[in-house]
Amino acid sequence: MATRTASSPDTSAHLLEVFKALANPVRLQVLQWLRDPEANFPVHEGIADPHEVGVCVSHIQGRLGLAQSTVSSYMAALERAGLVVSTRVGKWTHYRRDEERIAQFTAELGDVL
Amino acid sequence: MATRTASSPDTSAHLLEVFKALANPVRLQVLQWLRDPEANFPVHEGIADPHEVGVCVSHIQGRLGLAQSTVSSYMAALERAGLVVSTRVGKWTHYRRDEERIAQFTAELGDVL
DNA sequence: GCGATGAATCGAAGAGTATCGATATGATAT
DNA sequence: ATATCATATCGATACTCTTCGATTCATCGC
Repeated sequence: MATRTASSPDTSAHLLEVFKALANPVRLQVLQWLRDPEANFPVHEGIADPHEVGVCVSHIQGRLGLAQSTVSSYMAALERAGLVVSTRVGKWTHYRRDEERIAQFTAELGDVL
Repeated sequence: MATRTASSPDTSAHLLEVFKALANPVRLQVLQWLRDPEANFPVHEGIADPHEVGVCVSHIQGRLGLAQSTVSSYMAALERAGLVVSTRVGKWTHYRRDEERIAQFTAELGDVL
């Protein structure tokens, strides 16, 4: 008999943080865009390797059409939830998805849902 | 080359509604409890088949220790998100997980995350 | 060091959510 | 029809979230 046990407090806290981050249409949209950066954003030439650092936040902001401060706090929320990683290269901050953490979230979700 | 396309508006709306429903610790807890009703709730004898209708909301409320109205609105949110189904048997309302819709959510999530 | 640029942080206002108690609605027994 | 019980809905309050513009912090070029 396989009794299903409740998830640990850490797991639930992580799940909650991710749910909260994604329970906003804009942040969900950004994470989707970041699945295919080349298709959704211009390449930021000569600044950094896009495969390594991802997309410049100014491009994300441009595409969203929201205030710079809003986009900054949104990306911070995604990063706090472990869904993206930020890399600063000079004045430029880039964000890419953290596929490992996303896979971890998916695994945790399978244990809980 | 497999280009990843954006999800449809209906899919995103559904995902959002689920994220919002689960972005609350109490509702997440209830959904986890409902994975294994027998382990988490007393059987409501002679009212209905628990495998068919699930758990009586009064038991959910008793275990949560929240106001009746709060629990009622929470279960409504879970149902609106398609995660549970309610069945009224006389005066008693029962909730069970909607495993099909949950599986659909998981599939959609895999397409989007 | 200064000025310009990029991004994080702050503060504020309006909208949304969590939660309660009160009330309305629905079901049942008499 | 009436009283009781179960639950949905309503209204209110406190808290959180969304979003903006202003400000501060970090980086760069001169």
